Amino acid sequence: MEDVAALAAVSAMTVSRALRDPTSVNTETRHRIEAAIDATGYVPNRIAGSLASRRTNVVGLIVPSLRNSLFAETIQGVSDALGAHHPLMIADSGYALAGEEAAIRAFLAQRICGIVLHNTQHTARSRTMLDDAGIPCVETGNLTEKPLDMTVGFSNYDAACAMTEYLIARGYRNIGFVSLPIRDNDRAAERRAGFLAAHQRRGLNSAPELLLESPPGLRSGGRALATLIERVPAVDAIFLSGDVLATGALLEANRRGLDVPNRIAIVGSDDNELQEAVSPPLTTLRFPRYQIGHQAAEMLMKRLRNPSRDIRRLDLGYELIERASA
Amino acid sequence: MEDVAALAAVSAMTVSRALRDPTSVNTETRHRIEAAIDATGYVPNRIAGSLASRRTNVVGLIVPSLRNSLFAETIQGVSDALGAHHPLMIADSGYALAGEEAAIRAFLAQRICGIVLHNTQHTARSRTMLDDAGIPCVETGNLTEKPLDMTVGFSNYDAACAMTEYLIARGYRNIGFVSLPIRDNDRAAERRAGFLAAHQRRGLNSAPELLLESPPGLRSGGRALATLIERVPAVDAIFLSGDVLATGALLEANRRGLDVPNRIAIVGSDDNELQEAVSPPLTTLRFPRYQIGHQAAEMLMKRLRNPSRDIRRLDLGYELIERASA
DNA sequence: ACTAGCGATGTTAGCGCAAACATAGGCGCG
DNA sequence: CGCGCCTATGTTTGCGCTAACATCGCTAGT
Repeated sequence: MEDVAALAAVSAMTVSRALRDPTSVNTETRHRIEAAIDATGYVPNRIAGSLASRRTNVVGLIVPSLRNSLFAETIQGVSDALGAHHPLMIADSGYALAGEEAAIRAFLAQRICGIVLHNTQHTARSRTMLDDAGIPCVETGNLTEKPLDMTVGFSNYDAACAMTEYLIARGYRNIGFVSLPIRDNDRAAERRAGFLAAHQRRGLNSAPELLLESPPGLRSGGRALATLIERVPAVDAIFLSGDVLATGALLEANRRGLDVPNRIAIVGSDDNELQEAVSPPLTTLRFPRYQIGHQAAEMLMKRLRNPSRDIRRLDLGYELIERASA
Repeated sequence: MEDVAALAAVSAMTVSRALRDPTSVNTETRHRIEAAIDATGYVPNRIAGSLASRRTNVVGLIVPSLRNSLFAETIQGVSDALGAHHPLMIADSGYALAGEEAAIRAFLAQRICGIVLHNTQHTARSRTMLDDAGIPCVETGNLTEKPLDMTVGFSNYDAACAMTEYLIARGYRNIGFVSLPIRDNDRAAERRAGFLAAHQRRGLNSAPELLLESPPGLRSGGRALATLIERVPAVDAIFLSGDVLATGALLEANRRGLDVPNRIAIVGSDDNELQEAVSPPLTTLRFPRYQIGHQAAEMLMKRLRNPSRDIRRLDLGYELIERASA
């Protein structure tokens, strides 16, 4: 920066100012500085700047897994909203609270200015660290009642409840429910709770053997269908609430020659092009994953500009997409 | 850190050392320091550490898009290999060289210690900046002959050539080729070049109207099939070399009642569970995307430990998966 | 004309750590 | 027994920038 300053015949301070707030220096001076920056190929050192100003523009994001295309949508939303001014650090928790804690610790050491979490469950230490850090935090995976700070998204409970009631209303009575493993996964837990609540609300019982946890994946969905049919032959509908499980189940049903939806209805969540393209097209839940990421980043940046705690909870809802599979 | 040092009755320097290299301090002292850290809830400031040592552990990664599950595999590979010691900054170029340049500039301002690029095309300024920065760089999207620094992956050219020759060997003569838009996408360009080279090698011509560029997506693949059949009714095979295009084309063929592979063969790339699950299962290319990310990060870290330029180019190859669609 | 006030720039100090060098005590060895 | 050497720790300095304050014309109001 000294070189640039010398070349532009100003002090380093003026260069620093021109970089941070171009309107704060004389137009002509600014042009000289810009020319000098170009000539020297100077790249500002944000590390030094951050240390001096005691803040960074870096935002941290922790998702359960980086491979999962669901989270990819949210990541893209966050990245787009942040723009070039806020670099993004990403880590995955590996679906484990301990993994999340490690990532939070690493992020805080980097003095991130804000954080987005896909979880609403955290270790006690995670909570303490975030609290002590005093940085804005947005939880996005599930619209929780008591967020650490802010939350944006949809209620997995409500969504699962709505889909279950839809099935009940259409006359299905032996409904299987398949979710991803519930351990350390509040979203899956909430969905199962919603599924059970819908039964209770309608005065129905859901047999425990109709509840299943299944790892992610297309084949896994097929196996889940097989398991449920074997376990409860009378099962007349299955709600597979994660990833591509429903598509896998539908393909398996087709392979077995089971009439969907007359022998067995299949419904899913996380709508995508594929669920519409298969035959029959899947009735499913659609979540605004990209928007959730986008809004999460917006809320973070708004808070950084103005520390007043205005919006704390933003419900972006869900849609129930009716197609032919139920 | 002063607080921790006071509590442990040592100097700040000893605390700093205990954090960076626990073996360099007395075991008992270390335990006192660890206890003091626990008691105070001290979180080291890596920003200050980076400024003082003039290096960070942060690795930068730029992919064309964050939503795309192909890149997600690579991202996970990079993240897993880096581990907790190397935070990861991610940006997307939006499939544009200018976007990549902006991301590189932002990363360099953050003084990243190494960078992974999914591109092998770059703006002149990008090259200059990376060169001046003097940090290790791994290009992963396409195994290029002249990497900026290091490269790992597979040859899109070879892979596309192999698949095309496979089709030719099986007697197909009017082969359509569909790729993602080629502008600013060297991977797609290389694949088309490989497709054409295979024809030339066998002394065949490929009609220009059999070449198509198509945006990503399942529906887009379906439209590509429709376009090619309308344009060249004699088309007897289509090689769709991107994303889920091939699956989309197969579903569209099924909808139209076209016999695959007898009326028309369909082959793809980037194998996934779905391509195996559809009917008929797709013949396709499989790329080691996770391994590419993993190795890229490994190469970066190896270089950081030992600046000798050993491995510059690592070919992880590809597989041609024969199934029933051709 | 005098001064308050403002825009543009400069000066000083320090952010929280780590590199480099300094120091102190213990040990073996001729 | 004195020397060198090694281990464990401390002191000094500065990384490259920015916050806070200082300075210096210049304009406008009375």
